[in-house]
Parts: sequence; structure tokens; C-alpha cells
Amino acid sequence: MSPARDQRQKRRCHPVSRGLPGFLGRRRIASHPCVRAIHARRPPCRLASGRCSPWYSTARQRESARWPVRRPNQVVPVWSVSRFFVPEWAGIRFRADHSGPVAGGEEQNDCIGVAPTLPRPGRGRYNRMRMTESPHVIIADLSDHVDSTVTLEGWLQGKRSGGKVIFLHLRDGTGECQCVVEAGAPTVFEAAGTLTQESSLRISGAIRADDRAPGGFEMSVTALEVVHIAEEYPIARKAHGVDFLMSHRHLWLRSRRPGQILRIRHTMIKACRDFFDDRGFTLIDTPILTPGAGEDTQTLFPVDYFGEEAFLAQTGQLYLESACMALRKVYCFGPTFRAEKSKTRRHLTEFWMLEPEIAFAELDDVVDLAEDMMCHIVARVLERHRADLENLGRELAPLEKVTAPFPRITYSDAVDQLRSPETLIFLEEELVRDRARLAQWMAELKTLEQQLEEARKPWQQEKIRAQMSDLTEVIGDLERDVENRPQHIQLAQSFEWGKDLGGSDETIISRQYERPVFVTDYPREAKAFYMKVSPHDSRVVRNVDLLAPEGYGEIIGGSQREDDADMLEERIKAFGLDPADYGWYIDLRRYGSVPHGGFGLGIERTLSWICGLKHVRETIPFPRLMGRMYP
RNA sequence: UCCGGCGUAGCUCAAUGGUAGAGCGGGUGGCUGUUAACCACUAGGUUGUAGGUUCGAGCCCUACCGCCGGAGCCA
Repeated sequence: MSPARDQRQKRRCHPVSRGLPGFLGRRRIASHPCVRAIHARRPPCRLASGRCSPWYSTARQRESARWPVRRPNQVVPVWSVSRFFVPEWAGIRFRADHSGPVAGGEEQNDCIGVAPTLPRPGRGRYNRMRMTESPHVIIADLSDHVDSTVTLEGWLQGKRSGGKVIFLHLRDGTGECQCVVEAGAPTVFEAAGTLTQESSLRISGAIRADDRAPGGFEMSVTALEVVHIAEEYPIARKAHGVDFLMSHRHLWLRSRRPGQILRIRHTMIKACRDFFDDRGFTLIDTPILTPGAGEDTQTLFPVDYFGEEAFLAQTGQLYLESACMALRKVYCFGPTFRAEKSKTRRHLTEFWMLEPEIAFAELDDVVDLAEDMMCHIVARVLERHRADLENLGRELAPLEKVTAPFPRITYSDAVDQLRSPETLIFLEEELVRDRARLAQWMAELKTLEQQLEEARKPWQQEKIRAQMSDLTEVIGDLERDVENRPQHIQLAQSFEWGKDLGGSDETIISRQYERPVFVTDYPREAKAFYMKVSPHDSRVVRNVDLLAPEGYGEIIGGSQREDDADMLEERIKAFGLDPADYGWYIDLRRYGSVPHGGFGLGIERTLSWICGLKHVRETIPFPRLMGRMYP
């Protein structure tokens, strides 16, 4: 490309930033309905009725608009606006006779080339947002742009080439799109050939529906701008070990699976917050740095606080109780820190917890709240992420059963159940079923072995080996499980009232129900000092745990709190703590004490269950585990 | 803290105590419809570290380091 032509293009692309009259009219640009509609392209807008282009939806939402902005490639009647008031990156071109703008790029190919270096960082928004003449769209909205020419921005996920054709697999954070470059356009073809995995680019061309393309749409590329050529990318398009991937978590996030999980995480958290916001709760941010309260400091992370010892918060609950006496219904949502030396698939040292707390409430109210909330978030995730869940290999049927009412049993019921002959029969039958399943999987493994022998191509063998190693792992898990089962059954049958429920006991109980199950009224010794001693049975406290189905264990822990000052003080002493450390907390029971309670929901464990994951570390962008702080 | 498993090429994994290999990824060349494309060629190694046994150790023994899983504890 000649320097002179390059200059001409710059001029065409940046009319505003170069100080032309449009720049002076910036405010007018911003308020112009036409431009507001254009701005609306980020973030993408979707109407509840389905996918729609931001261009289109904005116009529809403003029915009385005097400035209807329709789809690209349509002539838009705009009269009293000067050509300089609309930035050209918006994709709106003006007719030479100033009769009005023409949306969309009719002359697509005259402004695009291969940028030899990174784009110069610009000062204004018009400089930063470039600048090709076709409208910039996101892949998620492609179905609205079939047969029109658009520009996509993204990263190269993969590349395949025939001699005279290159397939670029583009990812833009909203979806994936195959882009076809043909040798007919030599500059673009050559540039496409240099692209490495994860190189960033802007790419323009016509969108076509094509059954051969993954996702159903593909782009016939007419222009390509290389933003950055990536160095050799460590995460190849093949199976990797989890440890390797975790060490490259900062890059792994770009892959499909982490992306899906993190989007579900977002939906779930938003659903939680919407749930409480819609019910009149106030968000209270509780402190993360907390004084050493004489509590068991073994599971707390110490911090040097100007020479004094402080700790990272394990819960916001005590502070939340204070706020709940002020605002009645409150919740907090934030990170909590536990220095437990647990290296299991259910543990993180830093995880996120959602804790509501309500005044004038007894245990039943807390349980009702938890039940409503769980139904709400599971329904929301199912509504928005069916495809994602299926891609993750999650069976949907168990999630669809998550509807109120959940079974509610007391700890004593649970103990009886664990020891009952019915449970023994149930467990033994289950053991038989699992053994059968094991045999079935072994047979599958045999089949795969045969396929491996028959497979000629090395990569097919590789694929089959990967499947086999997956299956071997699953079989190993089940084998261990089946092996331990008799011991678990033994443990359950000889369970003594008074102990806390162990992991295997929880699993046994939750397996007997299709829905999450509430277990209430645990022995007081097994639970925290702040839980209210039951008025009906002084051996137990008014607490509740929610056990997720399918063996995922406890995802909610909550209680009605002790509201009597003397009783609370007594309990603090009984736990070997110093009431002086809890002065302000006991105060809450001195000034208008009311029955109140709440619970804590572990975001990662819940998400792990909803997504059907084996390990919680996949549910958080950058997991903190015992022995892992990087990246 | 305790118990078990694993450390081999950038990645995933092979290799009876006897010449360290394959696939993917990288590089070069070929191919106009690929779906983790394919075909050919090519570069790539102090087998986690330190000792020991042996004519000979990736393989056996000891210690250490790292990772994974489980128990306890927890959401």
C-alpha cells in the first residue's frame, strides 16, 4: 500500500479526530439520536423476544423517534445533520450531494488494509474506536447481519488451510465465527497466512449462512487488519492436564469451557443479587480486615495491621447482624478467606459467599428464604444457559427438579435415617447398581481399546487415548467410591447422635432425595456459639444446612441467632472464648433484641453443583488453593 | 497433619534393568471447503533433585522437592 493512499485513508477514517467541525460539535454528536443509537452498539442490546441488532432495537425501543435508525445498508432519512456530526466509524456514509447518509458500507474495500504495527493509541474515543467503514458487530448478533458486510474484532482461535483457501476461526468474546479467506484477494490471503493462534485482528466481509460452518454462519473475508501477531501460544488445540492449564489460567480463560463457566457464574451471581434486591434487601459491605476475636485462629489468615495482628474475614455475619437491626433485611456479598489446610476438590482458600440476614425472623423464615433463592437462581441459569450447561456435559434433568418445596428433616431424623434398615437396603441396592455401571464402563473401555487398534491415523489414536484416559479416571473414581461404600454404610449404620455429619453421611442423605435437602437442629456442641438454642430441645440449636443433590455436599449453612444477651454470653464462655472480645456483638441483644437469622451461600460450591463440575477451582477466575497462588 | 498416586521433548503420553520414542504444537514444502483438516520433510532431551544398588538405571532402593487425589475441617 502506498504512503499516499495510506494518508488518504487516514483522512477518510478520522474526520472527527482531525479537528474538523464535527469535533467542535461533540456534545451535539453525543446527543444526536442517530449517534446514541450507534453508541448503543456497546454493550450489545438484546430484547427479551430474542436476538436483535443494537441498531434495530434502539430504533424499536424509541417508537416515536424522529430519527429512526434502521438496519445497515438502508438509506436513512436524516435531514438537518451535517456529515461531520456522525463519525465515519459508525459505518454511515454520506451521499456526495449531502442529501443524507447511507448506512452501511457500500464501498467496503477501499478503507481497509493490513496495519503493519499496532494501531497508534489515540486520545479521543473516535481515535480509539476504529474505523473500517462497515459496521462493527459482535458474533452473537451475526444472525441479524446475514448478507450484509460487517467488521468483526477478535482473536484467532484456530486456522486451517487448503492451498488456495484459509479458514480463520475467530473468537470475539461473544461467540465464534469461521472466516473464509480465498486466494483471490492476495494481500488479505498473505496476511491471513501469517496469523498465529490467538493473534488479534479486525476482519471484514460479507456474512453468509452456510451449513458447513460451525455455528451456521461464516464470513467471506474481503479485508483484514492485523492488530497483533501472537507469539507461540502455549495452550494447543488438544487435551491438556489440569495442572498445566491452571498454571496458564490467565490464558486458559480464553478457552471455551472456562468462558462458559464464568458466564454462568455471572448469571448466578446476578440472579442472587436480583433476588434480594427485588425483596427489599439492602446490600451491606462488611469488613475484610477484622480484629483477632480470640476465635479459633487456625483457619484465619493473619495480617500485620500496623503492628497489631488482624485477620482476613471468614464471614460477614456478625457485622451483618448489626446492620440487620438497622435496615431489617440485608445481605452481603464478598470474598471470604479460610486458611484450612484442605486439598480437596471442594476447597478454596479464597471464595465468595452471599450472606442474607433478616430481622423478626425465626428458623422457618430463614429456610423459606433459602428455598426461594435456590429455586430462583437455578431457574435463571436454566433459562439462560441451557446450551452452555449441555456443552459442559451437565445433565439438565436433576436441575429441572429443583423446585419448592425441598424436603426438610431434622438432624435427629437424619440420624434415624442413617441407621434405618431402609437406608441399608437403599445403599446396598445402590451399590449393586454402581457395580453394574462400573462393569458397563469397563465394557466401554474395552470397546475403545478395540477402536484404538483399528484406528489407523495417529491423531485418531490420540483422540481415542484421550477418551480412554477420561473414562479410566471416571472408573477409578467410581471404583474407589464403591470400595469405600461398605465402610460408609458401616459408619452410617453405627452413627451416634451428637456427632457432626461427616462427608459420607451427607452424601448418603442427599442421595436419597432428588432435590436439595434441608437438615436442621444439629447438636449444640457441633455448631457455632451464636446459634440459638432450640426452645423445644436444649440439646440442639436452630440451624440449617442445605445439602446439594448428587453428592455435592453442603452449599448453605445458616441459623437463627441467639437473641438473649445472657444466654449468648454463656455460650461464648462455653466455647472457651472471652465475652470481652464480643462486646459490641452482645450489645445488639441489649437494645431491642429481636429474633433474627440468616445463612451463607458458597458461590463456588453451588456453581460447581449447577455446572456438574468435579472441582470448585474451575468456578472462579483465579483460584486460590493451598499451594497455588499463581497466576 | 496423615494416607495414596504421579514427576520422561513446549504439551499429552509410551518405553521386560540393555540403542529414550510417538502424536500434537513450532519450522519448511504441498493441497480451493476445512471442522483439533490432511500429506511429506525437519528441529526439539542433564528422564524433578541428590545419593545408593548394578557390568549397565527412565525403570530397583533412600531422602528431599513439586503436583494431584482422599481423610479430618469446612461453604
